[in-house]
Amino acid sequence: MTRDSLTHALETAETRCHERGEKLTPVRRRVLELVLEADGPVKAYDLLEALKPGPGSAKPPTVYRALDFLMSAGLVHKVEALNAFVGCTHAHDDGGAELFICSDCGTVEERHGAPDPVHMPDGFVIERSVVEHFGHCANCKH
Amino acid sequence: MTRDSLTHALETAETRCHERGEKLTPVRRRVLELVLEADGPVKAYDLLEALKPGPGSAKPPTVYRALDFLMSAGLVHKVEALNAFVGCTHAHDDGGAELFICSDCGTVEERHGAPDPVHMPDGFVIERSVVEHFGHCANCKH
DNA sequence: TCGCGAAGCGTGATATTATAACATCCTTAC
DNA sequence: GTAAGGATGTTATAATATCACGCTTCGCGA
Repeated sequence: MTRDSLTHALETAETRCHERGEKLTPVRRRVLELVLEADGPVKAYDLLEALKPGPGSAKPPTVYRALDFLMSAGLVHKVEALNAFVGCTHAHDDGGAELFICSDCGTVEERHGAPDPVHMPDGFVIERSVVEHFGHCANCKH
Repeated sequence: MTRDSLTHALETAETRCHERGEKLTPVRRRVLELVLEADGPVKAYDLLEALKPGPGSAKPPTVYRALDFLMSAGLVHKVEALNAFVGCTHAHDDGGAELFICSDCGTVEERHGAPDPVHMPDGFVIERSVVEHFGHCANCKH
């Protein structure tokens, strides 16, 4: 992610939070920045390390709280199968995103909206879908 | 799961392992049994507890190794978003299964085969898909 | 039969991921 | 001003998962 698009993404995020009546505080903003800067999924404890260069502050709850907030705002997604997090540049309030994760280079492509279930049980009502495809991207294909 | 269908599932599992040139050892069999008996996703450490009534044995690696084996044999699936495991009564070698998890009663319905991605990135080749739908089943709908 | 190698498992330690519980500070509404 | 709520700091611990090593067992070819 380029410097420019990072700046832009942060501005968008700021706006988004305002619209929701919430605040993108410095900690939250910093965490979002770190997630967006990464070129792939980021682990919570790596974020923790990255936050630490100020002494004292930055314990696990700091990071997890920020991540929870960012997820609820749709600015970050959790990759459940990796216990890791990716930044989200599309704005979307609904729960669904489809992730394509390259096992070679680690990059993640996000597509908005989960695919329709093929064989949904009768009467089932979906609230939230986790859809993660692992494989090889065009660059890494072999 | 009824007693009969449990027995039957274990027999099927046995056969399946044989076909693959692998062994359903007592530990593996016991873990599978525990997973199948449960009416919903089971946590690894709950299995550990359940295995313990023999003194000494049953440390985490025991359970995780058994689960890894059972997953590779397609007999158990991991629910990534819950860090939990469900038994699989369909036989299937491919990686894909679609899970419908009721957030109220905890039951899991499995459907064979992942849905086609809606907007796959150009050139991406999928190896394994994680598809988990959370919501409310017909019984718990409100 | 013997010895070898691979698979399975036991065991202790530890790594990794996540949350609980409570204290403090700051803003905002009244 | 002050009380209430939100955000954060801080300590501790819970929950999930793996590493590393050694022992046993089993199948197999010499």
